[in-house]
Amino acid sequence: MSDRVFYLTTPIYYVNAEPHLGHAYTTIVADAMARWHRLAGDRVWFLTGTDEHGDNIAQTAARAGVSPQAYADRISAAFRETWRRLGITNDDYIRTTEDRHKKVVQKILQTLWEAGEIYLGTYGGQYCFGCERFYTEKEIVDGKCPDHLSPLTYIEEENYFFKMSKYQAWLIDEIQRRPDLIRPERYRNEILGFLRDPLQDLSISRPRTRLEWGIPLPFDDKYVTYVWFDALINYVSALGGPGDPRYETFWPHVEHLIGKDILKPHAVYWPCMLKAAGLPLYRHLNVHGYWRIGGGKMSKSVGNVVEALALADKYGNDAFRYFIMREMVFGLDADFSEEALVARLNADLANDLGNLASRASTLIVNFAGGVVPAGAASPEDRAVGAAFERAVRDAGAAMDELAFHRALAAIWEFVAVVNRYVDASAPWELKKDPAKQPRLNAVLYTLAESLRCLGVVLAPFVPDAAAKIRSALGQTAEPTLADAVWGRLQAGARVQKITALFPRVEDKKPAPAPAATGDGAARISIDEFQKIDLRVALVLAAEAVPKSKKLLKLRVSLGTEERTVLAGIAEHYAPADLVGKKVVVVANLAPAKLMGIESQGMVLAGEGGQGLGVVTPDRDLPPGSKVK
RNA sequence: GGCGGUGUAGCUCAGCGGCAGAGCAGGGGUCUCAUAAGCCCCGUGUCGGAGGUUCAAUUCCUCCCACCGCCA
Repeated sequence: MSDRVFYLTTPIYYVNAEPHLGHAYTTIVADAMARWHRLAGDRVWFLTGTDEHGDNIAQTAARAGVSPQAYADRISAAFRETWRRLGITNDDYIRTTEDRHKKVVQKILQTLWEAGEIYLGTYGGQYCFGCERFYTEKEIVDGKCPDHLSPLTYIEEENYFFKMSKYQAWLIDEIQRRPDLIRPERYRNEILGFLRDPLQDLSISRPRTRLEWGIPLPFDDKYVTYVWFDALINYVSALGGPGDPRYETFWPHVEHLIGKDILKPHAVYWPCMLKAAGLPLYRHLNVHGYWRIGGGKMSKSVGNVVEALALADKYGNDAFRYFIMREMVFGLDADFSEEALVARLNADLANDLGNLASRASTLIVNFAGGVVPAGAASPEDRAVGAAFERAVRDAGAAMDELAFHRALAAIWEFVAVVNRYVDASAPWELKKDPAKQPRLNAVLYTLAESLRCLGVVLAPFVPDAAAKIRSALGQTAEPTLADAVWGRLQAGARVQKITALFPRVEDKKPAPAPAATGDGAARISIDEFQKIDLRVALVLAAEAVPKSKKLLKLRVSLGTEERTVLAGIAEHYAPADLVGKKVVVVANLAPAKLMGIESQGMVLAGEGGQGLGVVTPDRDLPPGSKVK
């Protein structure tokens, strides 16, 4: 048992958008790290949550005709649900609208105010009364508001400022003294470059006459806290703040994980805030890059990042996790595509790992009655064990550097060793000669032990598959790295066949066949019925598909995501009749291309004497509601 | 405009002074325990371009081109 402590945070996600690939990447990587450290026996605390204050939320909520709190509640719940579906093992979920957060923010603000770290100053700038906000020089277009295209007014406003500038020298010194404080190095250099110019003090308030949706300053309730002084403090407030035992245990070991879009607040503002408040600086700021989708920037195309996340449902959490960790070099940008995901799934997960699990377990079941035999290890067998121990070492070293792609490559190096070992030792040949039974036993033991070890070391990365492997070997205890030692498996252990750990995804386009049921419909079990994920969907847009007599193309909302669905109802409904209607769709139907358009589901409709009618809920259910 | 990064096999990338590498894709072969999986074999690519330093440069230096990031 290690006495190491590990506190890991993701950013708290701003509730102005639905969860998408960018959020999922940070959170999945954090989850793998948390699982890895738990596996190593470390004391782990893994935090994620949502950031819920600010102009943006207040305005979006107003447009939607709901209170900011109701709006934040809805999106925050969507994030929480996404993490649940992805199997994220966070220990806590902080929301900036919770009392426990507000209290700590106000306490820290009060401390800084009393210490003279905050002062009332004047801010002047170009203000748009329509937008109710200031614009910076580079946002202004021809001296006008980029949104309203109306003239701006120069106004001055009193606000509170944090004396950040006085910490510039200290911060530069700190970053230089600790070369891996901000990593990878490219981001450290970026910040050092930024710090070559004088640092400004940070505006930390907004008058409540303009912005009500925030945490009031404890020393002047005519103002609320602005942006970063609220959001960044979540990392501390979630632990209960200074004095709380949880804070005292975990804060000194904090590791932040962020995307490069929020580098500056975390690399500049946050260290200065902590220093001023007399709190220790984080251990590392770990910065990752962007996913590019279809060659473009993901931030520009909100639709496809949400769709990218839907691939986790389509191909499974494990495949999705494996892909994003294997494909992206932490810190750099990477390309996301369904083709690349399928390529990884087929090559690494299905061919190499899944097939190995299947063949090794089948060999033990068929040749040894599913009971792991005892056998004297030959040099070849011991070489497999040595390869495993090397893989664990290499993976561990890679994890310490956040090189997830290398950690996985190291483990797959071992998978390749075992695949070669099966061929070289050819147990099906040994089986033919009774004199070779002892050798066969040793080979089957080696294979069983290889599977057991994989079931442990894969747990942080592909948790569901790892659990299936352990379960097939009767390993019921929580896996630990301490057990990832070659030779621990007892002879006599029972092994079951492991089938379809990762089924191959074949190239063939799924047939759009509507599977005519007719009157003689086959009887199905409740289990089979429950495989069908029926959901209430709100039709956002509808249009006729060109050159098609029957098809309408619908854009529907399932609450947390949007889909394009084709429906063969054009002869019975005009597109305009459908917009705003709630319908029922099959949400987990394999996508199919019809008339060159991919349909991501199917709208339920009944057909009878009067024609055809889509199925709609009798009461007003929110989009995404499960239909059972 | 300033600072920095990247540019290597069809694709993704490693190497960073001494005869160009890996994975994937592609081609050929082979076993039959296995998810038509596995295993074995097959790579002359102007190492973005042009100069320079060096006995020797993909690797160091300068300039140029392309893309990206940060700052203005």
